[in-house]
Amino acid sequence: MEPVFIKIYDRLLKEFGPQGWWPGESIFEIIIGAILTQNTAWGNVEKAINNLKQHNLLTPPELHQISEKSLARWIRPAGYFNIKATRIKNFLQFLFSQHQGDLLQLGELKLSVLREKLLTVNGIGPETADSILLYAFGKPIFVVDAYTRRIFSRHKFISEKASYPEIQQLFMTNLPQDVGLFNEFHALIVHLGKNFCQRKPRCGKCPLSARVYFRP
DNA sequence: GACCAGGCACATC
DNA sequence: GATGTGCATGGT
Repeated sequence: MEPVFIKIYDRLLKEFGPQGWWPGESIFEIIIGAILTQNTAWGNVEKAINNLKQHNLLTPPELHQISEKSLARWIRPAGYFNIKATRIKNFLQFLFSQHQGDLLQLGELKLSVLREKLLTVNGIGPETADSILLYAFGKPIFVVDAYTRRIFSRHKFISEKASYPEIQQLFMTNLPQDVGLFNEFHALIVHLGKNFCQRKPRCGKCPLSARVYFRP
């Protein structure tokens, strides 16, 4: 177990503080947010979720009820609204046909089983599945996103085109299997990515810019 | 106006 | 298995 991963985590936590993720109040809201935020700025996702909330649509039965077309209208601000409406509908179809629309029942499944099931839904890929597992259901899995790849490849821990499972394994074998830590670490990585490690990096004030964390 | 954002599926080679 | 493309709004 490489202690450098814990050191980076500690450094980020000290610098930015707890992030309080996921920004959602229910299991269902987190799942919908996870789909809506695919390649999309979170601010736009919030607008879409607020639309659903204000019309009391943010529950499995309500969203299952309405047409895909009207769902697409409500989530318009989140972008890719047609494809995302289809994806949300795909998830609901799965939830109701296989689990009676019961999210708590779904959450009782074992991590590996639930992950495989989520990945069968068209529109739920590895990152969305892992976000749902970790943040909606509290399962110990590490979420890899574009920021994770960018930050840790710039710091020479991985190659720019390392695969998702490769990166995930790197973190999971070098960290304690702790839901709280996985939760906070990913959130801190996103915060770091948004503020310092964009495509045009602002490395000057990045708390990791001191090379002490770099691999030789 | 260009560039970017907390991916994914699908086509093609 | 690797690479390219469509999906779309809203902020900088």
